Amino acid sequence: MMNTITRKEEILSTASRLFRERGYSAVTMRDLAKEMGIKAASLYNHINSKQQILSEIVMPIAQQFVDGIDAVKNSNYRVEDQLRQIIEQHVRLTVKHPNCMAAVNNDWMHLEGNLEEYLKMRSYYEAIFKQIIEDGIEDGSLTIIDKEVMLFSFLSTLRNLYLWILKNTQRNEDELIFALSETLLKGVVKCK
Amino acid sequence: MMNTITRKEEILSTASRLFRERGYSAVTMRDLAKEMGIKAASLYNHINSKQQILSEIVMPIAQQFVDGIDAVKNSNYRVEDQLRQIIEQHVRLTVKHPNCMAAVNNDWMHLEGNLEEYLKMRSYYEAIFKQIIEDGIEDGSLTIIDKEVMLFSFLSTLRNLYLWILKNTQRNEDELIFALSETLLKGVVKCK
DNA sequence: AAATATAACTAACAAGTGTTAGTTTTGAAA
DNA sequence: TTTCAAAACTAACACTTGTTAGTTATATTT
Repeated sequence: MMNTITRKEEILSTASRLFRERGYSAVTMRDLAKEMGIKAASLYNHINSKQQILSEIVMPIAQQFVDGIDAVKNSNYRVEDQLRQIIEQHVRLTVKHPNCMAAVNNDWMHLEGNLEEYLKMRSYYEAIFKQIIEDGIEDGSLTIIDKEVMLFSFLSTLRNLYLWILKNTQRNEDELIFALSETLLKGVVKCK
Repeated sequence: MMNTITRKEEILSTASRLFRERGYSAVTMRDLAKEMGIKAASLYNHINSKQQILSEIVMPIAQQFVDGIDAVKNSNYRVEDQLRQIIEQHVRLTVKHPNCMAAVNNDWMHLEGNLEEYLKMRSYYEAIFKQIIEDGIEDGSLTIIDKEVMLFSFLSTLRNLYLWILKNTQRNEDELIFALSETLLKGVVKCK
């Protein structure tokens, strides 16, 4: 059971960082190669195309989010705790792959072969999320002004998490999950 | 007092839409020209460089945000209403310039001559926002788990607003301001 | 009708793009 | 020590990039 990092994984990791810093289109194969201390042509011993790099960064993460929200939806927790679990899943995946998350959020439009599949997963994720919110409205545990706005606000915060993670490396993961849950679920002004 | 749209304004408007769809680096001057029904070289009768287009899209909006939050901070409203005003400002500016907002959020790193100035404005905006939150903690009107997380959550939602605006063109501006304020300030779960 | 400013055009540049072909280096297995 | 696959290299390709120079068309003003 070797745990060695392959050269291809190094490429994906370096690429995801550069993609986050400059965006997919602004990163050239020569930039990526220079960052790794080799020539651009050498990259092609490990990968087939620039496109493939993006796909291999974005698609596995997208899949993990879909699997994760399925697990949450199929659990028997109450809605409030399902929402906490969604938040937790976002934090954990983002801490693990902050640069990849940037690509998932900002560079998905440059997917070519996998664009349709990606968009389907994204829609699916949002639909399940919305169902959970509707469950909470039905059982009375959520008191919401506008469920679309709630979904939008949650997703906006969670999708931006990679920025937080990169600025606040020292913070504790569980503390962040707790603080985010409280902030998103309970708001910030004093209850009357 | 003519209200005619100049050719340059058309270029900025078309460019901001393409920048939103594909990102600054993925839009070529030939793309932009084709979208306007002219040749790339003709663009240079109206603008000096691709860089300048980005600057003229991003910088005026950034300035409006700085001016706006200064006005809020210098008003005598209570903190809760200052927060509502910040939300209102974001909604109104984003409804007016949704495509530009995308560039402000996603393409600022491709600013060259104005990058430093932009980053200064961004930091300034966040600092004033943070001060308002601290005012609210001091006078007891905010009960917050983590003020940094609150700031992050608010800004994430507000900076993503352009996506909402583009998907929900029919919705009423004031209704959105109200729903967003309630969601962000009061949270979503029933108060105990 | 002549003159002028605006804004389009064609053609080209130098540099940069992803990628391929063919070759050499490297380092471990035989 | 020889063998051999992995992974680096050089050199080049066909194409695209932002931009410039010089020219023509289009209106508006004189």
